[in-house]
Amino acid sequence: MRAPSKEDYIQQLSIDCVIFGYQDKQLKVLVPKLNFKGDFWALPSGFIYQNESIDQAARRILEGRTGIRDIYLEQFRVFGETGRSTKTFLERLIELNKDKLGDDQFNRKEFEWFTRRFVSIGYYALVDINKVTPQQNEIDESIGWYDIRHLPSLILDHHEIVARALDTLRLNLDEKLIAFNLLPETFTMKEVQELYEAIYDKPFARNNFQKKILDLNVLERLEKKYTGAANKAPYLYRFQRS
Amino acid sequence: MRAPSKEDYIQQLSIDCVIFGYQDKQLKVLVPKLNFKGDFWALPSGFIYQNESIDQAARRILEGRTGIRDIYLEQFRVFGETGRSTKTFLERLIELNKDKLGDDQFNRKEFEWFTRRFVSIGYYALVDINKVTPQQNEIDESIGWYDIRHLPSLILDHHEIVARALDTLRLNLDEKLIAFNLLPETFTMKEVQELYEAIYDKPFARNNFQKKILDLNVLERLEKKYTGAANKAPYLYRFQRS
DNA sequence: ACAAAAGTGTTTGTGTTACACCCATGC
DNA sequence: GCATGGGTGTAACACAAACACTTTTGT
Repeated sequence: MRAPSKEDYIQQLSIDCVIFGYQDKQLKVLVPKLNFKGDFWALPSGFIYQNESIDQAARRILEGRTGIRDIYLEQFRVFGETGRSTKTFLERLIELNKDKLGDDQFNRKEFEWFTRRFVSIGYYALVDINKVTPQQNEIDESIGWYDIRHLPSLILDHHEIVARALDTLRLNLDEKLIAFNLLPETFTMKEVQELYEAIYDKPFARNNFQKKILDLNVLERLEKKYTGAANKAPYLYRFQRS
Repeated sequence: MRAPSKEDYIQQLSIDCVIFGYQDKQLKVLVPKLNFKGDFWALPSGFIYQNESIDQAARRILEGRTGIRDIYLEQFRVFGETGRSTKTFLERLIELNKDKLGDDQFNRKEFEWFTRRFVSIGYYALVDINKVTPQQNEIDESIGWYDIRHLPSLILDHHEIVARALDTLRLNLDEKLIAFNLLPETFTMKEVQELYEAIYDKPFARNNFQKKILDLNVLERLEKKYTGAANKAPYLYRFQRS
């Protein structure tokens, strides 16, 4: 991997992404695992080119990890504590991976670039999990979806970043009508409800929930969905953008 | 003025502050005017030292402009478009101020530092306007409070920054109970209402407003305020923190 | 007594919560 | 027929908006 230089990127400024997906009644986050000894997980992140806006940078990073464009995303907070330097973390990582990262292989300049203090802009994204093919990059061992209630141990302040992203998602969910970005093209009312229950981690009353969602007047009712189950077939709905 | 160097500050990252005050039934913003020909107004701003958090930087900048500590403040958005380089602006400023900024006086290195693209973190602050003594710095011609509805012509995207700050203020006002940061120690209910009306730029019904505010259970009722006017004297209130 | 503005109470409307019931489906 | 889950209706409640009235103050 080439060392980022100051010619390419804005220095000491990064973007961290909390990519939300929904599957099996669970709200999930896309998290790569670093290809080093020590079990390090880190949110998808990247830097900002000199000639791109921060939103463009976020979209580029997201496309690189999900394979899709046109993702709903929003910046939600800047993380700028002095303590969030990667130095301690990187030193531990190097300590545990001496074989791979001998002084000759991991050059000094690169180390300095990475270990400076970083201010990070938090973005969250909502994707249809079925459309995403998680892409691991050169320094990943793997990448996968994790239930937000059972995340692996993330580096630095990434747990706080996820928590803040979830707070913002909850605040914006009704206001901005963005939940449907997490669902496939068509869905039943029960699926919407289960999504809401996963996001807020609490149950909703079935009939009142249906009324509330339908009163938004953003759903188009389609044909019924016959599942073969011994009960009334639910309607399918589609989100009406306009 | 000394040129900021990369040893001191994080490069290409700045903080812009929207400092709100309230007086004469008007929501006001503290804005300095640059001491150059051409009538340039710019929001109070600054950079982030390597060893301070972004919140600390914002507090330092705010204290420098208002003379007070312990200010309510909150980051609300990052402005990171590529087009927001100060280069065009600075070139025009230099063109208009050749006498002051000859090539020898305005050194090249300083110019380059300032004219790189900047990503800026927006903070808004709420202050008791009576406690503030606006401080102009070396490059200001003046500094003053302007009615938010009649701001002078601000540089770059600073008008958008103000608009976004106001949006966030409106959203957070009830949620976080922060309006009282704009008022003096004691105040009447009418003053609270007029403040709300200034912020939302719309009238509220007197009795319902009073009920709503009192139901928050955050105000302590004090003695009456006799103004000498030929009408019932209003009560004074104080905000209860706890 | 009166005008002006503050304080408080009552009614109306709206939207949310809770409860109840009916309908379609496959065994 | 019956269990299961989906759809809909209504009553109860809480909250906000609209309306009305009373009280205090200085002239």
